[in-house]
Amino acid sequence: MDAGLAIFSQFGFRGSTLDQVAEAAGLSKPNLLYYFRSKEAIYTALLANLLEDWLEPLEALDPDGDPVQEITSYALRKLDMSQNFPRESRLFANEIIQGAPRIHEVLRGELKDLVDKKAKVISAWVGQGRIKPVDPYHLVFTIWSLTQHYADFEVQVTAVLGDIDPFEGARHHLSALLRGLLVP
Amino acid sequence: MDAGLAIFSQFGFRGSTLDQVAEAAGLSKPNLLYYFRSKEAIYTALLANLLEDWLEPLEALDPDGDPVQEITSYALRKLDMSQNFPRESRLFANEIIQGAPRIHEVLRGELKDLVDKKAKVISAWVGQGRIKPVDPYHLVFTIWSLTQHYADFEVQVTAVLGDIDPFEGARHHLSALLRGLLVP
Amino acid sequence: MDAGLAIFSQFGFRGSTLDQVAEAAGLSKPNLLYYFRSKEAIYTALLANLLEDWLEPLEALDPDGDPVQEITSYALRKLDMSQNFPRESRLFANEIIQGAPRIHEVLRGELKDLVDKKAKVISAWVGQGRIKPVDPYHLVFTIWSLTQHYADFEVQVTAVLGDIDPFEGARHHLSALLRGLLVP
Amino acid sequence: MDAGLAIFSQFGFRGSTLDQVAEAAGLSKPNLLYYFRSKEAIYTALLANLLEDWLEPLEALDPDGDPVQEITSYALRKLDMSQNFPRESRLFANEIIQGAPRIHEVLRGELKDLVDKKAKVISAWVGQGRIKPVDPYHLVFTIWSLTQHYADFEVQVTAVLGDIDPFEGARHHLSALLRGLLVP
DNA sequence: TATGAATGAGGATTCATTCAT
DNA sequence: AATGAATGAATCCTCATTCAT
Repeated sequence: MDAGLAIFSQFGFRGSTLDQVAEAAGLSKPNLLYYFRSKEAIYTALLANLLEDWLEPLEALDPDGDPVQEITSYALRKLDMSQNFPRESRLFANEIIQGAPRIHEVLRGELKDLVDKKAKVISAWVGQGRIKPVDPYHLVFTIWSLTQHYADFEVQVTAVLGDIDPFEGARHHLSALLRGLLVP
Repeated sequence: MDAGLAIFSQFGFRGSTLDQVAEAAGLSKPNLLYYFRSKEAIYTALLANLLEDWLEPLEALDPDGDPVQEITSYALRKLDMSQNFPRESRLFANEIIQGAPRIHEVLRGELKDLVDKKAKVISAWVGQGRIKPVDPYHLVFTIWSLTQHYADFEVQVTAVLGDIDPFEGARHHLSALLRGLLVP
Repeated sequence: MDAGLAIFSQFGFRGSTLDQVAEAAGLSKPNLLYYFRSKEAIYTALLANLLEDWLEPLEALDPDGDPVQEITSYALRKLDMSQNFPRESRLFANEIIQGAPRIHEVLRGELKDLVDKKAKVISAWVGQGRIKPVDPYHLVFTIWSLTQHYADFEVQVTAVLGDIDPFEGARHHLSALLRGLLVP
Repeated sequence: MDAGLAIFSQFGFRGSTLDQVAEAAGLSKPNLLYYFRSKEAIYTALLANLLEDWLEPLEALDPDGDPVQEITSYALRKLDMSQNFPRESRLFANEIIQGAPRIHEVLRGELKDLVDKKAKVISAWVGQGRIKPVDPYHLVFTIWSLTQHYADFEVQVTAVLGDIDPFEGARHHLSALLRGLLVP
């Protein structure tokens, strides 16, 4: 799985070969296929495996917590994940950019349901005047896009920033951004 | 070129086949290769062609304009490009996620130089107190990531939003976000 | 024709492309094919054109001349041809090494007839005691192989001799060889 | 290797196809490429493999033996090789006629060194008056060209001689030739 | 559980030749 | 007489998958 993640996240599904994965896994190709039925099977196993972890932070957004605190914590957790699990982020990014042929269902099912649920929470907070008026969906997109950017577009970020570690600054920036956007 | 853009932006370089491109272009495969030396040549021609257009909006950021106005205009122009040229956006996204093997130089050269230049402009505005203290680099990343998100992760956005057009809301959200972040 | 000779003699029939020939001829590919029906046509035209010149020296061997003188002159003329027309020599060599698919008939017809005729002349000289006993066929092969060697295997000859011109020495050597073989 | 030799020696590198080699080897094309990385790899493996065997007879020329005897033995061994390994001979011939792009280095290195060494031996014999004055390099070329002629130009030899086996006569002829050239 | 060997289905590219003008 | 454009038929090579052991 780790080998598959390493390869697939870098080259995408079509760009990766079983030879690469087997090599990275320290297995022979046939032996790799002894554990997984097919190339596709490795890939979908990876996606499925990761999905839960990937959605967990949003799941954890607590309706009973402090709104700004909750949203900021969620965003910072996503940023941490970009920092610590960039390969996972890129694996999803690759999949989704190419039309998400394998997880379209999940997006329209579980993901949509989860976002809808949390959007209601955020809308409620807005209604209670606890945060400024904000479209909850676009707020979520903002958090997703910005946090994942540091993982998915790492080469570009590094090209622009040089040796400076982006995550320290990103954390401050993200907090400020959310404060400006949310704090009434 | 248009056929190449359509295919490469959807499947990435490795995931695309000349058959697909030729089919989309209404040409036979050898005839396609009569105009372009190789698959790689089509792809790099596309990238080179697009790069200028892609950087132009940031280039246009005017040091002598109104700071919030300038930055917001820039962001909205990028958002328009995501709306009107999503394939171009995805082409770059694909390339960069996979490590930008073909445009790494450009990123570290022209792109970095341009961003550095505009970062100075933004920092000056901050120094003059015309906008709130903000890290110019992370501000740029925010604009890039958020605007491109609507093109690059279109399937996901659509899966979550259903039939609602995302761009109308995105424009308002983006403006509000920048206002909260920048207006002193 | 000259362009065809240049290319085909270097790369053989299969190894040469019409592009190369057209380029060498300063013509466009379709225009080349306006003059010659096909790649094959260029090649066979070349072979046919050259064959006569190639056999002429042996034809000229005079039954009424001085045996040693005649044979030596023949050999030296062949050597001159290797020196002055190495491409022609290599064209035939390529063709024959690969089984002479296009001139097999000529070899078994005209060439064999010519050699048979001249073999009789040489045998007659042997019978008259004017030269030492020698198998006329193998004598002819000796002259062919040795003279053509300097053209066909030019790279090897040059690799071994360096900058020294091989032909001067070859002429002396060939004369001596024939003297030793023929002079009673 | 045997299949490769059969095909490449007949059609040259460019004229041979992997299909032919695979067919001759009783393998599928991909399976052939499982054993050899590429077409080129098969070809160069063949050349490398053969080179040593090909130079060995000259290596064996003994400075302490009887000059005429040594040279004649060498020539007859080369002739035997032409008889028994004509495909090997044609493989080299094809390569060298086309400019030896793959073994140029070897020709200018090992081959030249070996010939230089043996040329000195022959020159010494000449200096001692044990054989007639003869250019050692051209003597070597004579032996190479004549012996290989029977393999490389086999179609032509056969076309001229018909059913007669050439090698029996060639041996006598070659011995006589060397006697006339060398015996003082 | 493990792997050397094998292969069918592509996939990029080349090339002789043809077509339209 | 000339050529830009087009293409079918190779041709080399890759790769996911299977087979035999």
